[in-house]
Formats: sequence, structure tokens, C-alpha cells
Amino acid sequence: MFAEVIVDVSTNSLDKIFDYECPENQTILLGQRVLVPFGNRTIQGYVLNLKETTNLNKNQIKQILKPLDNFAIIIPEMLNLIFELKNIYNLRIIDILHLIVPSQIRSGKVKSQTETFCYLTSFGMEHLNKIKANSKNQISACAYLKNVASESIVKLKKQFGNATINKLIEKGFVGFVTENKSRLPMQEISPNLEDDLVLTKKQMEAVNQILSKQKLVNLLFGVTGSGKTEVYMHVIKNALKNNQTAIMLVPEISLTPKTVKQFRARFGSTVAVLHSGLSDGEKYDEWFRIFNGEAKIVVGARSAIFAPLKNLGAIIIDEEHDGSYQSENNPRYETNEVAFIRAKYNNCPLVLGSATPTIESFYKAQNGSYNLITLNERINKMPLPKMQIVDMCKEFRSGNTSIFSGELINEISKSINNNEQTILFLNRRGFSSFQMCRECGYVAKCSDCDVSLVYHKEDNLLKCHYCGKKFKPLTKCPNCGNVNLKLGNTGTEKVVEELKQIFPKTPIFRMDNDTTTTKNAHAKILTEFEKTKPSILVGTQMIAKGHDFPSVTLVGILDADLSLFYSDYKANEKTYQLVTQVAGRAGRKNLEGKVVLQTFFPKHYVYNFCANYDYLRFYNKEINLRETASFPPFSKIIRVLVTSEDNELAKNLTHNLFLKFKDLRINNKTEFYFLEAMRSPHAKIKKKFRYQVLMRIKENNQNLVKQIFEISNITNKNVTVFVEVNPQNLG
DNA sequence: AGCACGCCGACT
DNA sequence: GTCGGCGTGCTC
Repeated sequence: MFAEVIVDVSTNSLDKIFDYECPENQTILLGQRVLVPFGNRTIQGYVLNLKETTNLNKNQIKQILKPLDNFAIIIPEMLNLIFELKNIYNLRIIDILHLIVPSQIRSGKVKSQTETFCYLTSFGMEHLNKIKANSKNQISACAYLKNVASESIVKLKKQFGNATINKLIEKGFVGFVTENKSRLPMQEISPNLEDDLVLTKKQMEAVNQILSKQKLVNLLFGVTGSGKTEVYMHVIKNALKNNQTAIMLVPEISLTPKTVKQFRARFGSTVAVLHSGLSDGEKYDEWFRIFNGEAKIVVGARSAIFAPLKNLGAIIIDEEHDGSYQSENNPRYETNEVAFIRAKYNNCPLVLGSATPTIESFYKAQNGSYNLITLNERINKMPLPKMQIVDMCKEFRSGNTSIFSGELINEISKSINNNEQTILFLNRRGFSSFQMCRECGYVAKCSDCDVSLVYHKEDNLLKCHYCGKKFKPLTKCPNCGNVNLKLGNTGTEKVVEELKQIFPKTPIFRMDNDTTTTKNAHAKILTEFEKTKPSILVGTQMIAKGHDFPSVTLVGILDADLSLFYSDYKANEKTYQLVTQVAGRAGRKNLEGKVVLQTFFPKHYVYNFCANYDYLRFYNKEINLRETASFPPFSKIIRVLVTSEDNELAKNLTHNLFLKFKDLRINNKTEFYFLEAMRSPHAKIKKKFRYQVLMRIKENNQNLVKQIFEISNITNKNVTVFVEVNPQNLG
């Protein structure tokens, strides 16, 4: 018997199958983790196939040393997933395997924790009175055990003394069992079982449509507060009823506690949590709890789509438009693509939920590949918050050069007077975005990356947001020597500072990447904010997502335009989503909310559609633009990124690749919409020069994609060539 | 990725 | 003579 093995080394040159002979005295399983001799070292590998013969000669082949587990860690579904993902994204098999089998499971460093429990044996029970009267500790320990039936040995020894317990065990009065102890994340969220809510007619229809599986993928298009979660729970409940399992994805780790709480209340301890924020032990235990079938529902962020559940009955992706569902580094994949592969394999429904679906998803719903379900009413019938667009040009002309419009200050005062809360949203970190010379326009840049540095006031440093390098702020311009330097755009830090001057008595909280580095910082800031009334919360992206703030009545969007002018075909879409999302934070309970949106482009159609919550008209406008310019969903974008510390090398290789793609285009004229080679917008990151070939090709030409992968398959130590399908950003 | 092999300059 | 620099090539 021979095994096809992928070795656990993450490089392109080893991303291929090696044949090994199976040892005669041991059975090797498909999908098993094995130890193999490789060159003159010994490493881990994974069995991806078993076969009777091999093309290699006897002297070329080595034998598997031993299996590393007594079971196959890769379930058959995942073997299928590996090959599908390899085809779509040209990922290394080992990198995909690392997603499927997390490092905590692979490393061997994490062990299961055990706990020993003692109980009174029947022998002990019968002979209780034979304990000598002066063995007081033994008597009370037995009495205790008689009462509680079972207790942890550690606790007993602490209470009654080591010798006491050991003696009792020795005499056979006390027995013990050793159990695996699960390190359960969010244990404090206890399953306080609640009943199902009664569904509205609309929700019921939604559930029935999803369960009918007329189409595997369902786009659940519903405004905030339209009761999407209840639909999810009913779909999952049905899966459990059929003895199946389910995955529930949320966009951010910080949103998992809320969802876990809701789900444990409904489904009890069968709910597991899986995300990158767990400790090694927690991750290990949860993973095996899922793998062994103990947990049947997995709640988590992006990576939870790889949860080792068997017999999936439903996959749900909440807020499907969220950017976090696309992984931005190393094994780049789109969560909904992985979800679709799993849904197909298990023939189970996939539900994508959003109030502002991606243009791609909505297009698929319109053209019939997805089933479209619309929930357009809020459960509590509260109207969506009124959105007021404030023209910042006008403010500027009338002499207001601050970041706050008169209107916004006015509304904040009102909210403070009403003892209510305000959220101010700004999509930027740091105190100011850059340091610049007033004289010659010089901007401080990172020495390793071609990126402007961001000034952080708290530690008085310039930081590179790409590589994390820190620099002392400039005191004079290195270019012209001028000492008249200014700070550029406003960040959250500066907003807070200016706000304090206007509202000195009101507590102000700040939530962004800088204030949430420690483990529970998120929750801390949020609970503090929630308790304090009146108060103001200033934050970035992260406050836009899913949190409920019942007493927030005012939302201010300080600089809505920020995402609008990214040179990105998704800029409009992202702006629409962000604004709608932030706006949704206002007036969630029974207080009516208001949104003040500050912009320099008040006439921009995105804002007008936002203000009216008119997704459909926004979509129609946007889809036309996409079609005219042949952007996704009418095309597939492929980026071939070439990076090297050697500028010339990178440049030349990019050019060579470009010529090859040009040839390819000659044979596939109608398949190419766009092909261009260029310097990457971030020309240098971490000392590496970056060039890229961008192309847009017809959607659904997997064969052409494959050829592009092959052309780009270059192994050279000094350059890396990296192909990306549908990249998230082109930086 | 690692590790051996190999070919060249410096030096106990 | 030999020690060690890292360029090259291979790993079932």
C-alpha cells in the first residue's frame, strides 16, 4: 500500500504530492496525520490518497514512520474542499490544510486538561462506621462525599489533606475517575434556556423558503431590526432536528459573545465558539468538541467556516457584505466561496444575511442563482433613523473650519440635555493622519514602506500602519529644513480632544485599534459607555458593526467621504454599507434616532440613496456602472503581484509576465476586458518593491484562470509572485 | 523551508 | 593545508 502525502512545509516548491510506502504492521488512514522521513529530516505530513501502486522505483521510496493520531484528522469533506480551493485560488495545499487543522491541533504542544473526580465506593458506603473515631478528617471527607456524590480530587485534598484522601483511596473507600476537562470559552454565558419566539408571517415564509432548498444559497435581505437572527435560529433548529449540524458566522470576534448568548439560550451547551481570539487550550478543546460531534452548532468569525463539523445542515453568514469575510493575507479566500463548497457537498442551505448586500450577491439574487428573501419591516415597527446630510463646504465657506458642523454640535447638545448618548464615527486612527511640511509639502514616510506615517499623540510617535515601525516625529523638514510643520487630517484622538473643549462636562469614550489592543478592552469600553449617560463614544469601523446601544439617539458621521475616493471599484458600495451600518446604531429601542452625515459632496448619489435607505435604487445605479465598465460581477479581477528587495528584478519579471499574458490574450481575445502592468500603489512595503499585473477577465472561465496560475508559477528565491483572485484591495 | 554539497578566499 | 562563506539543488 502506498500513500500520497503532503509534507508540512509551507513553500511553493514543496506544494506537491510525495509517495510513501505504508508500514506493514500498521494501517494508514486516508486523511491521517503521519510522521515521514524527508531528506535527512523527519517531518509531519498528511495522507491525501491511498493507492496500491506507485510509479516510483523501490529505491526512490521511503516508508511512513508512524501515524500521529489514531484517527484521520481530515474528514472526507475537507479533502474535497482542499482541491476545490486549490483550483479557485491557487493556494498551497499545506496552507489550506493549516486552515482546516489549526496550529493548536497540529503542534502537539497543547494537551487536553484532565480532572480527577472522587466518589464514595459501595465498599466505603458499607463500611463507613469502621473508620476509626480519631480519623476525623477521613470521617468528614466520607460524609462530604456521601452528600455530594462526586468532587474534584484537588478540592478534596485541599479541604481534608493529601494524606486523608490518599489513605481513603488506598483502603478502597474512595474511588476516582479521570475525565477530560474542556476549556470552554465564554463559560460564563450559561445556557439559560428560552423558548422560541413566535415568527411573523414574513419570517415564517423566509424559514420555509430556506428549508425548501429550491436554491441552495439564500440571500436574506432585511433592514436592521427585521428579525434576521430569529430566522437563522429556526433554520438551525431544523438542522438539529434532522440530526445535522450548523455554522453561524458573524463578522467580528467582538460580536461572538452576543451571538453565543442568544444561541446558548436557545440551544444550550451544544453551541461551540471558534475564532482566532481563543486561547490555545480553548481552541484545542472546542475544536475536538466539534470534531467529536459533542458540539453541533459553531458560532464564530471567518475562520469558523472551516469548523470540523460533520453532516452540516445549515450555514449562515450574517452581515455577508462585511469586508472581514475576505481574508487579506496568506491563504486568501472568500468565506462565502468556502461556504458554498461546503453547502454543495452537504446539500444544505447557505443563508447570506444583510441589509446592504454586496453588489455581487444581490446580482446573483436578481439573476436567479440565489434565492432572494426580503424582510423589509422592522419587528418593533420603529422607523429607521432620520438622516440629515450636512454640506461641509458650506460650513467651511461660512467660516467654520472645525471638524464639527454647527448642526452636529447642536444635535450633540440636545442629546446631552436629554440625558442620551451620541456616537461619532470617523474612519481613521491616530491623532492626525500625517506630518507635513508647510513649505515644500514634504510628507513623512516609512523608510521600509512607501506609505505616509501616522502621528500618534499618546506616545508622541510616527507609526507605519503597514509594518508597525515607529519613528520620532520630525522637528524640521528633512527636505528643505523648514521648522514649520503641520499635522494633516483629523483622527479619532484629535476628535476626542476637540470634543472635550466643547463639552467639558460630558464623558467621552474612544474606541479604535489603539484603545482595544488588550484582551477585553472592547467589552470594557462598551460596558462603561453603556452605563454612562449622557456620554459620547468616538470610534472607527469597529463601532459600526452589530453592537446594540439602546440609549444612543444620535449618530454623527464626521467624514463620510473618506471611503468614497479610494481608487477602488467598490468605493461606492463600501461607503453605502458603512453609512447605513453606522446609522443603524441610532435609536434601536424605543427612542427615535437621528443621523448627521457630514460630507463635502452632499449631492453625491450614494448619500442620497443612503439617506432614504433605498438600497434597490442604489443597486440599480451601481450595477449599471459595473456592467458598463465590466467590473465584478461581470468580470473576475486577477492581480499578479511581484515583490522583491531588488527593484530591477521585480520590474523585469513583471514585464516578462506581462508579455506572456499578452500572448495569452491573443488566443483569448474575447475573454479579456483589461490587462495592464504597473507599479503597485504601495510601491514598497517592508523593504520590498512591488509591481503588479492587473487583469479583468470573463467570469467563469476557470480554464483561463488556470493558465494564468501556470504562467505565474515562478520559483525564484529573490522574487515572489503572488496571484490573487478578486483581491480585496489593490494596495 | 532546511540541509548537504561544492567551490572559493582567508588564516589558526 | 583547513575552516567557513553562501550559491545551488533536492527532498517520495
